[in-house]
Amino acid sequence: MSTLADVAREAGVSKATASRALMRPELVARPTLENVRAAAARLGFQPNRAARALTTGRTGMVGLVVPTLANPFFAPLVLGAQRAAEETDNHLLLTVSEYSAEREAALVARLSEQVDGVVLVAPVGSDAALRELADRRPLILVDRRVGRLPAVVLDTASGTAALVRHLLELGHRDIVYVSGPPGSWADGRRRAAMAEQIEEAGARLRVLGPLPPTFDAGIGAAAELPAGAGAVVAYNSYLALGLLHGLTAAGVRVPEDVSLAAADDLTALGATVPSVTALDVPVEEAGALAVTRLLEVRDGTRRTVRTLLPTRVHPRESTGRAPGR
Amino acid sequence: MSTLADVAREAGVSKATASRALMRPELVARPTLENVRAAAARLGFQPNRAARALTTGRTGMVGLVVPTLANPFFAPLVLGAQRAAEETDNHLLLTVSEYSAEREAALVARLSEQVDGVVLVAPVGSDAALRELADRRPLILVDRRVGRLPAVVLDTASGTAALVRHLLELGHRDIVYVSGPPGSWADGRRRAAMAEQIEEAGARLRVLGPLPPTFDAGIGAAAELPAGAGAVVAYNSYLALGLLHGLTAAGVRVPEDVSLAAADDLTALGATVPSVTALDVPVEEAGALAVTRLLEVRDGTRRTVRTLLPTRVHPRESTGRAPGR
DNA sequence: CCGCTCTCTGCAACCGGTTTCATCGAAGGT
DNA sequence: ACCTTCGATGAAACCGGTTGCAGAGAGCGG
Repeated sequence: MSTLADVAREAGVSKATASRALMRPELVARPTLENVRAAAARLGFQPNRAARALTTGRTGMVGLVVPTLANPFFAPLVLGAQRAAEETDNHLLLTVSEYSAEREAALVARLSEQVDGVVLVAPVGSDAALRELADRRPLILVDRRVGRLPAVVLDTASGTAALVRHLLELGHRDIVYVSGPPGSWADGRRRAAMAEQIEEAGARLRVLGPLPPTFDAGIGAAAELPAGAGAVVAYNSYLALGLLHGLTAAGVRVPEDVSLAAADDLTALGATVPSVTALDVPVEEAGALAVTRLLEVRDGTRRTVRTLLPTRVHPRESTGRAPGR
Repeated sequence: MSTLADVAREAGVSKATASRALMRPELVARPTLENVRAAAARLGFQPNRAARALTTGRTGMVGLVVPTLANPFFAPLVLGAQRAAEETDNHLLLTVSEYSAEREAALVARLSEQVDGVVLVAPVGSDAALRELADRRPLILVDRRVGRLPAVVLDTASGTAALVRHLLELGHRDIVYVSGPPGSWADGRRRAAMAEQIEEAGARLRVLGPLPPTFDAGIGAAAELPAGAGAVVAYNSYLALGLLHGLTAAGVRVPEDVSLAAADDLTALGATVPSVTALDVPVEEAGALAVTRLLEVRDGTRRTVRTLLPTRVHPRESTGRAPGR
């Protein structure tokens, strides 16, 4: 492993000049610049990140905290984040909170001593807790808004409203929302958006839950679906898959008897029988954007971030005309 | 952010003693030790990892390269790796190769300048390429064996053989293996294990593929299943799910007409109708073990690693007695 | 022709730890 | 009592970069 001193010697200049040639080329005369670059290339010089971090205070790493990886929803998010980091020559430090507020806080704290900033995805902690985490290092939230903290939000609320309009257009007037985990920020937003849209149309909304956002809970929900419901919107894909499973097993036909939709996105929804209407959510983009914006905040290029990424309805087979219409 | 010098001053000792008290307590007298510890606690001292890395040459980070995260198979692996890293106060640097050999090599090289070692999961590169990657930093392979390189292997080969025995016991004598991507190491091993087991029993084995390990390819495979096949073993879960989908859509009953099994593990297999027989694979353990062993190699505690983790048959609804028996 | 400005370069300090080496004092052996 | 041994501590060097400051030289205006 060659060091900057080696490069400097090879090029016949001082360490300072060598460093500047590689970091701030505009400060160095043209011939010197090329000389140093050639020397660096010859030696295969790679700057030592630790040494650089020590002086500059920048580690070139961003932390990413996701609640889980078992839910493939987060896979494209991580991918997007990693791509964005890689493109700017940064590294991604990944941790999993497993939906635990304490673990989440501990991880962010632990990461904070090590990275330039943290991307916190779908956090479960309280607003106050999150605010506190934000004052050590730049922090950016994904899919959660807390005051003026930087955030990238996937607008599944508007998407859910659009989903409701889709159902209304199909003639549905009696719609059930199968809600997600208690205290979930996204769940609250989706439910509120639904309620507003349905009230506007003078239709009926009933809510089941809150429930854990799992396949099994979906199966359970299928059994407890209130009579007369013509359409069901599930907080997320797992609930929707469980509902589909439970309904089918009980002899309820989808979409002939009941229409079903999920208020998020998962490729698996396209592979069921029938395939499930849901949203198109730009998850990968959200991951990439979060990292990009975070780095901008770190660099002082940007003070805060409030980005809302649009989602669209992705109609599939599980939604159809209301029975009797 | 307080530094070691602050702690030393607060405790009334030198930097050297402070450092020793925290890193090598056995070198410091008892009262001094407690004094320094108390001072550190009072100031909330956190050692600067970059500074430490600079002198020790250890970054306290391990790189993890996975082919994808879209396949939830890798989720527990990442989780296990992260837990193991966290427990030993290391960090996990994650990258995704997207099944590209060039990307894989580039990522390992890029990581190598930054981490203490790299865990490379289900690599796609050639043996020679992998050997080359291993000489910069400690490298450990997961689910691939290359010469004497450290490796943790999930023994899905034996598991597949057990799967075959399971089918033989159910009376099947005409079995099809739907094989995975061309050049896949794991696919080769599973196929070989199957062939051996079936030959031993004097049954018939036919192979379909190689195929991309995807749901859609599974649907395609369902249509091309050779006549007379009583049981199908798919290289992985996605192929199995596609097969189930395709067979069901074509009116073939599982398991009454055809038994179906997957030679790996995925929770989704328990949620289909019928649920799909597969393997229990200790994926999380593999991730944790890879990191633990890698760190041991780094520390010189261990020279090489060749671990084979056992898998077991997990019978579900998709396998049943051979028709006509 | 002088002095001023500007460009380019090098010296040396510095970031925050770890570690070698020397020193000092106390305990132990004879 | 004297010398040795050993444990505990501190001073200072070091890891590999970055950067403030100063100085040299060139260019330019007056």
